[in-house]
Amino acid sequence: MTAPLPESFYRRNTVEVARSLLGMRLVRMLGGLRLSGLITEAEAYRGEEDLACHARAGRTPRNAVMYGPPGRAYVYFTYGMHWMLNCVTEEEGFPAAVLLRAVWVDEGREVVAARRPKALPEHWTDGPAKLCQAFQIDRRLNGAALTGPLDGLWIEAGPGFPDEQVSIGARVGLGGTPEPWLSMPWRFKVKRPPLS
DNA sequence: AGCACGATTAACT
DNA sequence: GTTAATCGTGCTC
Repeated sequence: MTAPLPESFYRRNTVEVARSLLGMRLVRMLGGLRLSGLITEAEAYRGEEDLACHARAGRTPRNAVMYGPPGRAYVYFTYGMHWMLNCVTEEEGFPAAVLLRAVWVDEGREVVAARRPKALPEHWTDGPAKLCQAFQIDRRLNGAALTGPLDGLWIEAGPGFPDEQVSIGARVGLGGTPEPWLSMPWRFKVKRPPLS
């Protein structure tokens, strides 16, 4: 039996946490069933100076969770229809988080198949909004503690991925974000998803 | 009170 | 490659 990753895992430099999250296991309890997937893509968003980060304009009602203690879920709504899941990082008071962009579904594949009826398995959870749809993650989980089972969403230790299987690059979808933030190598992606 | 836009996705041409 | 979908948020008037 594997325990949720402790708060100390998240109370570190956000870029390190983003890299470390690859190969960890995202777990969601849904209707008594356990869904899980290995994290295969993550991006770091770090501080008010990072002009790509939601905290760039200071604290607001929307981004308040990022200023709170590490190990919480920051879930936000965008494009009028999509939810995104982040893990809050670093010391309380410093706004930072890691966006989970993709997982490879392991446990609960039947449930995910039903929640993503029009998608092929390789596209069930290969985007940040897709994984939220697959795991039923929305506003209700904003602020949830990922360090325990109470909120039905947590992250456990997993096999990880060696550096040879990880590509590092610029974050995506940042629109007109100025340099150097646009090109910061804060996106971590597994080159090849693990095969079943 | 009004408005432009977004850490995207799916369905087009 | 292009674009509609769809609405909360934060900024301007």
